[in-house]
Order: sequence, then structure tokens, then C-alpha cells
Amino acid sequence: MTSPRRPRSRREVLSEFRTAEILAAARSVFAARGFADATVDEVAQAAGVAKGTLYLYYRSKREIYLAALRSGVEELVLRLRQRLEAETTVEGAIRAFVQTRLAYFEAHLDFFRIYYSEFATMLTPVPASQRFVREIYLDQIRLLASALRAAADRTRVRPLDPDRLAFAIGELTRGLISDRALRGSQASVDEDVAFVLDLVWNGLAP
Amino acid sequence: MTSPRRPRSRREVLSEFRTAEILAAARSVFAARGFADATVDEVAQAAGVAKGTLYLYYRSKREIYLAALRSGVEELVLRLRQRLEAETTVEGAIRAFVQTRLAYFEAHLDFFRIYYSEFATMLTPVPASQRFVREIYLDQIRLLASALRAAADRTRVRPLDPDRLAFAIGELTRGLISDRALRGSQASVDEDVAFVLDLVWNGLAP
Amino acid sequence: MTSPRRPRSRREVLSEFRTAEILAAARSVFAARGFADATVDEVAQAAGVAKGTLYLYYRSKREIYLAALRSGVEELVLRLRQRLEAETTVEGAIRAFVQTRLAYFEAHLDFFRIYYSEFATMLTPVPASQRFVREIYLDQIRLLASALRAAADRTRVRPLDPDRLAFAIGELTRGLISDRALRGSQASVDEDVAFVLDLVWNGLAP
Amino acid sequence: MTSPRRPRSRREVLSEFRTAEILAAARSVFAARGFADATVDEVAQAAGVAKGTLYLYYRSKREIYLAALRSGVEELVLRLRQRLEAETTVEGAIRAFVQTRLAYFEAHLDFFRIYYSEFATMLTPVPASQRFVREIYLDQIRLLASALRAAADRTRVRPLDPDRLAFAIGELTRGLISDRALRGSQASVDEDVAFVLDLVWNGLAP
DNA sequence: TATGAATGAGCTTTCATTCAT
DNA sequence: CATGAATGAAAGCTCATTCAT
Repeated sequence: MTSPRRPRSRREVLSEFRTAEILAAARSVFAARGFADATVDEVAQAAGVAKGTLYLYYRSKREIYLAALRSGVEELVLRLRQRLEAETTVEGAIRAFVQTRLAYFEAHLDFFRIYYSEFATMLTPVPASQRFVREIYLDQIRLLASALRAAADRTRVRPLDPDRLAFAIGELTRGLISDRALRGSQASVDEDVAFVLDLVWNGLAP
Repeated sequence: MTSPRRPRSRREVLSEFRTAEILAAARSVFAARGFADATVDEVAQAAGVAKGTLYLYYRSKREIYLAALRSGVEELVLRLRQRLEAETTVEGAIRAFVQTRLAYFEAHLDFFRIYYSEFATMLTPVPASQRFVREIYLDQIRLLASALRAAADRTRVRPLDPDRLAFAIGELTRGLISDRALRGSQASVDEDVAFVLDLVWNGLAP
Repeated sequence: MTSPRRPRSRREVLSEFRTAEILAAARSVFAARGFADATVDEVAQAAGVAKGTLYLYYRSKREIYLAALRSGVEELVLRLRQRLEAETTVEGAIRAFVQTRLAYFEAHLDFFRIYYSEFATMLTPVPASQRFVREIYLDQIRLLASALRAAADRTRVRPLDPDRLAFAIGELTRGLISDRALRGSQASVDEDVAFVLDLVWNGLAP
Repeated sequence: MTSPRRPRSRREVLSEFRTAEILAAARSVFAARGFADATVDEVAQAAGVAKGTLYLYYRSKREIYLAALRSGVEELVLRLRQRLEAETTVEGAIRAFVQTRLAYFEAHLDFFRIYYSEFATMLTPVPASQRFVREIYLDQIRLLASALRAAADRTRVRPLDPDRLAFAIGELTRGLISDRALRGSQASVDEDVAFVLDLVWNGLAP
């Protein structure tokens, strides 16, 4: 799909390779130890490069962290956008949303840990440099909200505020990942999707 | 219910007073700066005591932190237990659960920040010393789950797994606090409670 | 002469003692190795305290350095002021100036090395924080210049610009210290004073 | 005088060109930032070559620095020698010495800054590798001293020790450069020369 | 009990030097 | 010869913890 006219030079390829290597290592280390407890040495070792090399590509420990976070979130948002664009019903939108997120987090648990730990931070006024985490989170919610709004014209649903609904569903799916970790839930992604959908669609009333 | 025969001595009273003072200061400082960024100096200053004094009551920075966390969570669980014991219907149990938690978090936002930030940590295998956060969280979920189970005999509801349901509702309420911070939601606690209840009870279907 | 009403408290005494200890160590280490090559560890070791202790008293390596420099220069300027105030003739002023400086530098060679090395720096635009070195140097020159001006009314001298003259004599005395180090001159302070005075007073003409 | 029989090869010409380029860049960078604060990267960039290239011509940062210093000092000593050889009177020798140095420093202020900053270093026992700065400085003084001695036979002057006199005049001229930088003196080189000569020749006595 | 000066391990970051291309 | 990515030793600084008073 992307057909680069200008082939990447040797240097660019190497640089991209290093970057990817470093970000993967960073994700793994920060996920296991948290930002504060992880040391730059550990990241370097995990990436298989010397400590100084990290500073050729990023200006600080924090920047490495944010880059790792950003790259993951952006990919998730991209997938969500693609999936949601294809949906035309409320039910389909919700299923797509929940399913995409669960699958992505399942496959990138390291990333999820970092991502999650940022949410506590977000409750506090936060320097502009890392505001993006919040923004990208809200992007996801907005994606679902507008999909819901668009589909609401064609589907008959009870008139619930799409913004709050989107937010609620967002929290629910995020929580389901924790569920697996916390309670050792063995449910498959599809089972969890079905559960959310059933709950949200039919409610508890008999 | 607990009626201490032996009146507290001067010493014990003073000790309890200091402890409470320290925990309040700790909660405030850790909430604002996070565990890693907060310094023991800051906590001491906020508590109005010298740094060394903290170490008369707690063995380490981490212990102060965990004590602050524990005291908050335990109080929440206590309230939840009391409220849920009084409920006999599914609807009532859910309303009580959501309402109690929202109100508590609203009133103790400092505590919520600390509490929340522990969840990311929990996703990782965690030393026994701080396992209790996870346990106390699960306590809350279990409280709701058993209330649901008990009430299910008297209320006609669709047969959803009470454990998963309790977990879902737990995540939803936790998310609503973030909603306020993240999206500046101005909804009152009662409005939020009503929203959750409506969604969970009736679902989206027309 | 100074009669402090309020006796220094234990703490103040200790703090002053530490400060003096640190500055003395700093002077010695920085003189031997230069600012850049000296390490904070070395200064700490020379002062007989742990590295962290230095940072209880000073905010950075540079501040320690500047404090060491400042304390030395200020004492020198103080002495110069006292000596020059007592002089009423041009000859006396020059002798007092040269003699005081030579004696001080001779007795505090460590300090002289640091002081001297700042002069190269001063040729470059310099941050305000260390402008004081330049200012205090110019203070010395101004002290001599005004003594010369005042005395010129009573002494018959050829009409040379007092500012330039003061500057020239300042450089000459500074140079004489280097002379000792560089050429191993064994001349006593008094001999050097006599030499400068003879040269400046009588010149070379027969 | 130097008439190279063998014409320089392509290679040698290129090498000399590079060397000169590097030294000029080094002079400029080291003058602006000092030896310790300047980075090899900065020198390379200023010279328009890659960092590695510097190490093809010099073995270390310090060697680049010393080479830059040496080339400047040697040129100065060369000029001094030529000028002083032509003088036969004491007055002429002094004028030539002062005038040559002032003019050279004025034209090569970058070099002067580096040169000057070495003097503080020289007060400390110094490794043989950089002893040459001291030696070349003393060469200048000796040049003047012997010129004075030689001329003293023909000129009637008061019997002052030529070595000390030479040293004093050396310090005076060095100081005059600082004067310009420190006090913003606007005097021309010729005015400064006249001032020194008047002072040294006639003294202050009326 | 309470204090806060002192400690020093441990962290992030820089940068002279090397070497594969 | 020239390059510049990679290295890793070394340095400044922080701060949890201790302990003499």
C-alpha cells in the first residue's frame, strides 16, 4: 500500500532498525519495572546496545519511555479507526471496538502495562510534553462515539448519550484486560467480547 | 461493636495522632507527585515532623506509602460492606455499590490517585508485601458479587455470571472517576449512578 | 572589634566550621587540578566529608568553586582597603598596594592559582553569576586609582592617567607572583616591592 | 630563507591544508569555550570535517589544543625575534617588544585567550608534554632581556636587572590586552605602547 | 521520642575515542 | 583517507536511610 519512491538508504534502514530495537526493549523493561524503577542500563542491555547509544536516538530516559508509549498507542488508534470505519451498525461498532482493543492489548501486554500506568498520572495536571497520552486516549473514545452517532440513525437504540456510552465501554474493555491479570480469567477474547455486548445490549432486566 | 476495655494510654493516643497526621500528609504528597517522584522530605514537611520521625513509625518510604494506601482502601471496603449488607435487591446492590464508591473517591481524590496508580503495578507479579492492594480490590468485587448472588434469588434477572458482572461494574465506576478528571465531566454523583444503572439494567436495545 | 551580642548557636558554629573546612579543601583541590579536572569526590575527600554533605552547603560544584574564590578575593580587597586608607602619598599608596597583594598571594598561593585562572575566562562574555570576579578585581584597581588621585594633590608627580597607572601596577604585581613560580625567583616580597617602586617611580632614564 | 628543494607532494599539501583548517577551528572553539567545555564535536564541525578525521591528524583532544597553542606562540616568538634583532637601543627594544606583542594579540584575540588561560596552569607542576608553553613564554622574555643587555652597552640607562625588567614589561603588555577586554579601553595600540614606554622610561617622579 | 546533619549507593547523562564501512 | 555510529568510563547530583545529640 505504501510504495516509497525513494528507497531507504543504508543509514536510514539502520537507524529505523535501531529505533525499533530500542523501543521494543524499552517497552519490555518499563512494563516489567515501571518507569521509575527501570534503569537506562537495563534498557540498553535489553536492546543489546551500549548505554550511550540510546542517547544517540533519544534525548532522555523519559523520551525513550514516551516514544515507546506513543508508538504503541498510535498503532492501536490506527487499527481502531480502520475497523470502525467499516462498521455501520451500533452493535457492529461496539463489537469492533471491544474486539480490536482486547486483541491488541492481549498481543501487546507489555505495552498495556505502560499505557495503563499512565492513567493514574493523567489524573494529575501534566506537562504538555506528555499530554498526548490523554489525547490519544480520548481519540479512541471519540472514534467510538462518532461511530455510535453515525450508526444511531440506522439502528433503533434507546437514546443514551453516545459520549458517556463510549467512555463506559472504553473503561469496560480496559477493565477486562486487568481481569485476566488480576483474577486469572481464562476467557477467550471472543467470550469477553460477547459478554460486554450482551451486557451493554440487553442489560440485566429479564 | 469494638469496645476496647482498656482505655488508650497517653502514649498510644499520641502515637495514633502522629500516625494519622503522617498518613494524611503522605496521601497528599504521593497523590500529587507519585511514589517515585515524592521525597521523604516532602512527606515529613507536609506532616510537620522531622524526617527521622517518620522512621520511628514506619520502616521505609514504601511502608509509609502502603500504609496510606491501606488505610484508605480499608475504610472504603468497610463502608461498602455496611451498605451492601442492607440491600436485598440486585438493583439496590448495584446502586449502593456504585454510589458508595463514587462518593468515596469523590471525597478522597488524593487517595483515588494512589489507589489507581497501583493497578498498573498489579498487572505485574508483585512482592507479597503489597499483594494486599490486589486482595482488597478483589474484596470489593466479591462483596458485590455475593450481594448479587444473594439478591438474585429474590429478583428476576437475566442469568449473567455474577463475578464477571461485579467486575464489570467495578471497572465502570472506577472509570467514571477518571471521566471527571479526563473529560471535565460535571455530572453529579447521582447522575452518574443513574447512568450506570440505566445502562446495566436496561441495555441499549430499544 | 566585632562583639556579637547573640552568641552563635551550636548549629551555627558547626555550620560555619563545615563551610570553612569545605572551602579550604576546595581551594586546595581546585588549585591543584583546575576547576574542570577536579572532581567533587576529591573535594569531599579533602574536606573529610561525604559527597552528599557538600550538597547540603552548596548547590553545585561550580558554587563551591565560586564560594572559595569569593571568600579569598573579598578578604584581599578588605585588606587592601584598610591599608590604602592609611596612606596619603603616591609612593606610599603604591608601596602599600604592591606589598599587600604580594604578601597575600604569597601566603595563599592556592587561592592565587584559582584567582588567576579566572582571568582568562573573564576575557569571554561571562554569565552574571560569576561576573563578581571581574568586579572585585576592578574594585582593587579602583581602590588604588582613587588613592593615587587623592594623593596626587599633595605629591608632585608627572601627570599620568591614574586609571591606567593603577591597572599597570596591578598587572605588574600579579605578574610578579607568576615570576616566582615560573622562573623560580627567590626574591623576597620586600625586594619585589622595592623593584616595582623603583621602576615605576624613577623609570629607566639615567 | 627556507627554500624547500623538494616540492610538496599533493598529499602533503592536502595534509597541511587540513591541519591549518583544524587548528584555526580549534583556536576559535577553544577560545570561546575553554578547553574543558569545548567538545571535539564542536571543533570537528567548525573545521568542516568528521570527528574521526581529527584523530587522523592528532592523537587526542589535548593534542589538538596544544598544537593550536603552539602554532600561535611560535609565530609570535618568530616575529619578536625578527623585530628585536633589528633594534640597537634600549628604548627601541622595549618599543618593538611591546608593539609587536600588542599588535599580535590584538589581531589574534582567540589565540590570546587560550594562551592566557595556560598561565594559571603553569603555576602548577605540569607534565612535560605541555611544558613548552612555559618555555616559549620564557623565550620571549629572554629575547627582550638579551636585547636589553646588548643595548645597555650603547645606551645610558639606570642599572636595573634586565631579567626582571624584561619580565615586568612582559606582564605589563599582557595586562594591557586584558585591560581592553575588562575595562573596555579604546586606546589604540600605539597609545598603549606610548604609555608603557613613558612609564617605564621616565617613571612617575616629577 | 524527636531531630536533621551526614552518608554513600546508585542514578542519568556526557563525550573522548574507536573502528567497520 | 574520511566518516559518524557505537562505546562505556566517568562525573555530578539526589535522596532514602541512619544515628549522635
